[in-house]
Order: sequence, then C-alpha cells, then structure tokens
Amino acid sequence: MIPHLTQPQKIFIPPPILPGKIRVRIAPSPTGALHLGTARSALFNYLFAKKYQGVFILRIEDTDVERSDPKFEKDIVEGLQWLGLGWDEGVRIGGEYAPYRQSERIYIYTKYLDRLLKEEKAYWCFCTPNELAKERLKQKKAGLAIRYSRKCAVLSSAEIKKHRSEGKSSILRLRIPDKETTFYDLIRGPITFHTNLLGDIAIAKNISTPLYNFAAVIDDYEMAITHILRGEDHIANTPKQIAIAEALEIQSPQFGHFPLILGKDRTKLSKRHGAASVQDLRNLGYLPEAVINFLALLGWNPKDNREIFSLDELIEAFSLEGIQHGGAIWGQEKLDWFNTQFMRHSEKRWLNDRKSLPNELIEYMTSLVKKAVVKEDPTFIRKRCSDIVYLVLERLPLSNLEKDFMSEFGFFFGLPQIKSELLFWKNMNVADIRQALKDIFIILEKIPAEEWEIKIIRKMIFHHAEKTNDRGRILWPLRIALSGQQKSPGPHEIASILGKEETLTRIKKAITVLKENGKNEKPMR
RNA sequence: GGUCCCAUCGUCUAGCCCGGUCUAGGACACGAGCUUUUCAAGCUCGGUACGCGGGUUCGAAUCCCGCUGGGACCA
Repeated sequence: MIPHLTQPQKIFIPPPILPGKIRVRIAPSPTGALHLGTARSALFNYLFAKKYQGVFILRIEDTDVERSDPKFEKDIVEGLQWLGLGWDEGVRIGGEYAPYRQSERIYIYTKYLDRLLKEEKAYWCFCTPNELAKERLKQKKAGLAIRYSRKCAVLSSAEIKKHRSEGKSSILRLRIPDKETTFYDLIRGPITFHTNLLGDIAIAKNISTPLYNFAAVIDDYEMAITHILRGEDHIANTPKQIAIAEALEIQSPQFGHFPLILGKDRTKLSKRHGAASVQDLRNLGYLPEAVINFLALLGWNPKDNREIFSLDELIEAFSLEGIQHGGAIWGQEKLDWFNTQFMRHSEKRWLNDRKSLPNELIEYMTSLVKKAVVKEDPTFIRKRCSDIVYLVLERLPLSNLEKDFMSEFGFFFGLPQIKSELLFWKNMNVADIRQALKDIFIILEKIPAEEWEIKIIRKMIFHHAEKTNDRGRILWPLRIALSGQQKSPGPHEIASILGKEETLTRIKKAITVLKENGKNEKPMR
C-alpha cells in the first residue's frame, strides 16, 4: 500500500451535540406571509433545540426597507404561534441578545466594518453597476464564473480620497484569499468549494448598511448561534459567510442544509403553486397539528413506520440523520389525510368533555362550510358530515353559517319537517314503523340523562337494531325522525348532540306524523 | 453559462454507510371487493419504483467511474 494514495476520509463524524448548549435561530424576512418553507425551517430548528434542551430564536431580517412590512412580521409571528412553535428568545418577547429585529441592530455592524477596513481586509469599490454588468457579461460569454475583477482592490488611499470627495458612489468589498475550503454539513457531509470562484464579495453598501450575508454573520455571532439549520438554497451562501467569519477571526457555527419544498413542477414552492403560506392552510381549515405532522414528514422520517406524531413525539424522535437530501414535492392529499386523523383525535378529546370544544375545531368546521360554498360543492359538506356532527351548536356563530350549511344541517336547530313517506324502510308498513319507533323510544328513554353520550347511545341503539335481521328497520325510521332527511349523520350522532329530551320529542313527533299521514306501503329507494 | 446539491412506486419515503435475508417495505392517492343506516369511515385484496451505461464482485438498489435528468445559487 502506498500511504499517500489512501482515499480521503469519507465518513464524517459530526462534532458531538452538547445538550443545553445549543442555540439555533430562524431569520425570516418580513416580505411576505409565513412561507411553508420557513415554517418547516422553524419546525426543524425548534425540534433540534427542544431535543437538546437548547434555545430557539426568532430574528427578523427586515433590512430591506422597500419590501419589508410590519404586517408580514405579524403574520409570521401569528403563524408560528398558531403552529405551536414558540421561541425562547426573539422578536416580541426579547431576550439576552436583544434587539432581534435587524433594522434595530444597524449600529452594531459599523464597528465590524470599520475593523475590516482598518485591517485592510475590506476595501471600497467605486465600480458602477454599469461597469460591473459589462464585466459579468464578458465572463459569462467566456464561460467563466461570475465574479468581481478586483479592480478597486489596488486603489491607493489618495485615489480613494479623490473618488470619495467627488461623491462617487461606492460599496464595501471583502478581500477573499484564494484557497480551497471544506465545511461539514450536518446533513450532507463535507462540501468543498474554491473561494476564488467567489470573487471579492460585496459586504456593505456603506459603513452602516451591511448586505445580507454580512449582517447574518454578525447577528449569528453576536447571538452566539451554534447551529444554522436552513434550506439548501443557502448552501451557496455558506462559503461567503465562512469567508466573512474568517476575515473577522470569529468562529463559524455548524451548518446543516435540508432540502427544499417543491411545487408540482419540481421548482421551489412559491405563491404561484397555490397555497404556499401557513395562513392559506389555516384559512383552508387545516388543523395546526396536521400541518406540523405533514411538514415534519416532508423531508424527514423517523426510520420506522410511524406516521402520526404530536409535537412532543416529534421532539423525541427527531434527528438530523433522518433528514432527506433531495427536495420534496408538496402534495396536499396526504395533508388532508393527516387532517382527518387529527380531526378524530379532536373529536375524541371533545367527547370526553363536551364543554371544551377546541377552538380549532370550530374554526375548522366553519371554514369547511365556507370552502364548500366556494367550491360550489354541497356534497363536500355531506362528505364530512360525521365531523360536523360534533359541533356544539350554541357555540357556532349562526350569522356566519352559509345557506348551504343550513339546508344540510338546519335540522339541528329546530324540529325538522318530517315527511311521512320518508319514514318507510323497504317493505315495512305503518304498524311496523310505529312499533320500531316506539321500541327505540323506550330504549333511549332508559338511558339516564347524565349518561347521554355518543358511545352509550350508539351501543344501545345498535344493540337493539342488531336483534332484527335488518338494522335498517330501526335505524332508518330513527334517522328520519331525528333529522327529517335521507342524508344525515348517523342517528346516534344526531341524538348525542340533540340531547335526550329533544331526541325523545322528535321520535314522539314522528309517530304523530306517521299517524296523520297514515300512508301505507310506500317503499322507499 | 459557472459553481454546488440531489436522484427508489404518481407523491412522501424505508433500505444504501456495514453488498446476499429486496421476487424492494410502509404511508397517501388510485382500482376492485366486503361490510353497511345515506355520505364518510372501516376491512380485505391489487397494480405501479431502484434514471442510463460501464466497472468491482460468485453476487449491487447498496461500492467506484461516467452519462443523463432535476434543482438551487450566482445577475
């Protein structure tokens, strides 16, 4: 074996993660609603922080005055709160390293810029955008990397003085030494690049206006960030940030880049793909738990076959190794599935304590109605009617309910008009129906009011109905008696919501109607 | 154009580091059937994937090389 031909070490062993020492952040720009990519970024950072008892920070990068808007900051803040991803330090709550809004930190950057200038690691560049553009074009044609020519790097102090006195516009550039550097990506392993491809990057517009990469490095340093976990669209920024840190002689945090969320066309998910913000999903009626669960499994997996996770379970199971390398397409079907899973949970939770219907559930139901109306698809509501059953009617703002909803579920609100002929099941006659209703009346009457809950009602009804060969003989007349409609939630579901008294009243009423109309042998269906 | 990243069912993914147990597993979606009090749900069954080409090897989804494809960034 020839020693110097040994393969380079391929396996990268990441430095140990020290519990309690971790500080991570997300740093969104308030230039739009909370994007799903940002939300997932927040999730992963949150999980990582919680897993290792670290600190999760929310910093707002609002230096782009033109496009930043406080209303978007509000949206980001509210979106994260809605998702349940609370931050330990940051905007709105402050912390040891405040302020957390970049626009309020401007005074901090100047001293670093000054230092770089004094140490001659940075220099003023007076090239006009026009000159730069020409330069770029030339490089492009020649098939070269696009980078600055370093024309101004050699300017004498006299020349600089002259340019400045003439009021020539300028920017600040960093001298980047030529070398090969490797950084160890926590998710992908070693990534190597050549700094000479970067050119002397621009770091500030002037002594008090840093550019993105510079401000980010300073902020992360000042805030003692230990790990930067972000989307892979930032991989290309990493060498620049490392170069800046090296010039400043400060230590870079560890980096990890996870894949992007893609649209159907496999490009970065954006507004033109439809719902791309957390707010959109919220408006569409998704539960935050479902969104979290879906986001988590998009690009990460627990290495086993589990699918349903609570936030706490996610923290428990999370690890950087489970993060995918390739981008993942945003497919809403699975989100829908998660949503129904969590709907059930909510229902169950609620069933145990009827008084505490989760607000999200009400929101969900209301939005469902709205959505159905928008889609002009009344059957949409019907499809979800067993979910809707669980509404606590008095808590629903009636004024918000759409007409379609009322026609489908109006019977909850008042005694339904019962058409006698609807009561008939197959070839049953008046006497049969009457008997069936009387029987079920007696059964239900026996349930004590305090035990009037869906599980018990269901059990009683079905137990009785099973005695006949055809459950429909009992269930069908009961359905009609309670709802007056052929298409409705299950009788036990309706009964549980109506309450004992109302349920019995309706059965009695149906018997009356049956008498009056007395039509015989009217088969249905 | 340059640089970097990525590549298993339609989609999200397991497996790859430590080659055989992979006729490639799970989930969503889809199809069929069952059950059924409508819708929904449930249950059962089913189809569909290792991008291509070389190599290494008795043996490759798994290791190596090349190609192709996709993406991100740079303006």
